[in-house]
Amino acid sequence: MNVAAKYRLASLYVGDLHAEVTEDLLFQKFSAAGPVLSIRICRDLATRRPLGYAYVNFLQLADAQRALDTMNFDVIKGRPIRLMWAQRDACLRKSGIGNVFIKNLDRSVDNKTLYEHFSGFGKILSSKVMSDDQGSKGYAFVHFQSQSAADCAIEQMNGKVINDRQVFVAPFKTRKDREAELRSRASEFTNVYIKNFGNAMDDERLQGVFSRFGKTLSVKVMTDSSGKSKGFGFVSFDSHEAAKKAVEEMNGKDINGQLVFVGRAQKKVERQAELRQKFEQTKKERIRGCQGVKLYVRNLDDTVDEEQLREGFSSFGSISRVKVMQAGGHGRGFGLICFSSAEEAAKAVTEMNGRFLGSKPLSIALAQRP
DNA sequence: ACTGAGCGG
Repeated sequence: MNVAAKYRLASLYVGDLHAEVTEDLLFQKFSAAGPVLSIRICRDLATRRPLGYAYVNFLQLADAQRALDTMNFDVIKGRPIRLMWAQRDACLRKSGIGNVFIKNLDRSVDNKTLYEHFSGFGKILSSKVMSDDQGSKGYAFVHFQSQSAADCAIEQMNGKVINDRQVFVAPFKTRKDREAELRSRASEFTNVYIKNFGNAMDDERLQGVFSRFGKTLSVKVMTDSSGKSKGFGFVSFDSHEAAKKAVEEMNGKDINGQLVFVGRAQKKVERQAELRQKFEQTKKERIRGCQGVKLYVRNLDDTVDEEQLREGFSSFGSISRVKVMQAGGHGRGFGLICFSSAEEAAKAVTEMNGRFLGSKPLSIALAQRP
C-alpha cells in the first residue's frame, strides 16, 4: 500500500479551529487516542494565515475512530473543534443528502447534547449548534450519511422536547430555496394591513369598507389601552383573491378624508427585518454617495490649513468634510474635501484645478472608489 | 429568533 492510501484510512478532518491552535497542541491532544503519524494545520499559501482546519493522521484506524468518538466538540482555546473523517471528494461533501435543520433549541443544548439526541438514527458526518460569543443561536445542523437516517430523525424528533423545549426538525434548505419559499408564501397572502384611516374608525366601519371584496374572517382596528384607535388595523379574508382585490382597489383611496395605505400584512419580525434592511441600504447609499464626491487635493502649500481649504472651495456647494493630511506638525501636501453632490464636486474640479491657493497651484482629482 | 461549512502532503 502506498503512503497516500495508508493516510486516508486513518485521517481525521478537524474543523472550526481557533487561529492560535498549533500543531504541537493538536499532537498532544490527539496522541491520547493513539500514536499520531502526522498533523497539518492548513494555511493560506501566500499569507500563511491558518484556514481554521487541520488533518490528524493516525497510524491505526481504530485510534482515529476512538478520537472521533471521544474528542468531537472538545474545546481548544475556547472553541469546540468539529471532527469528521477526512473526505476530499467535494461532491460527496456538498451533495446535501441527509442534511437536517433543527431550530427552537434551548440555549442549554450544546453540541454534545445535540449529538446524543440524533446519533441513534444513523451515522452522522457532521453536526453543529450555531453559536456566537453570546452562546447558542438556538439552531443547528446534523448531516447524516444517508437520507434514510435523516428521514428517520425528522420523523422521530420533530416536535420532541429537548431540555424543556419543543424542537423543530426538518430537511435542510439552502438560503436561496428558503427565501424563494417565503416569497411564494407571501404572494398568497390573505391578511391585509390598513393604515392612515385616522382615529374616527372602528371595527364595524372597517368591516363595512372591506367586506365588498370577499368574506372576512376577522376585522380589527388596533387601539391603545384607553380604547382609542391607533389609526391602523387588519382585515383577514378567507381567500387570497379577496385580499388581493382589497389591496388593488383600496390602496391610496380616500377614507374619511384621508389617503389610506392598504397592503399585505407582514408579521412583526418580517416587518422589523425589512426596516433593518432598508436602513442598511440607505446607509450604504449614503456612504457610496459620499465616496462619489470626495476630492483629493494635491500639491498643497503647507501653510494652507483646513479652514483655508474649506473657504477656498465653499462657493461650489456644501462641504461635509475637509481634511489636510498632517505629519509631524505640518501639512503633507495633500488633503481631501467631501461635497454633498457630484455636481458640486465636478464644478470644484473644473474651476479649481491648477488654481493657486497660497504659493502653489492645486492639483485636484475625484477620489477613486476604495 | 430562523437553513453551514467543509478537505493537504
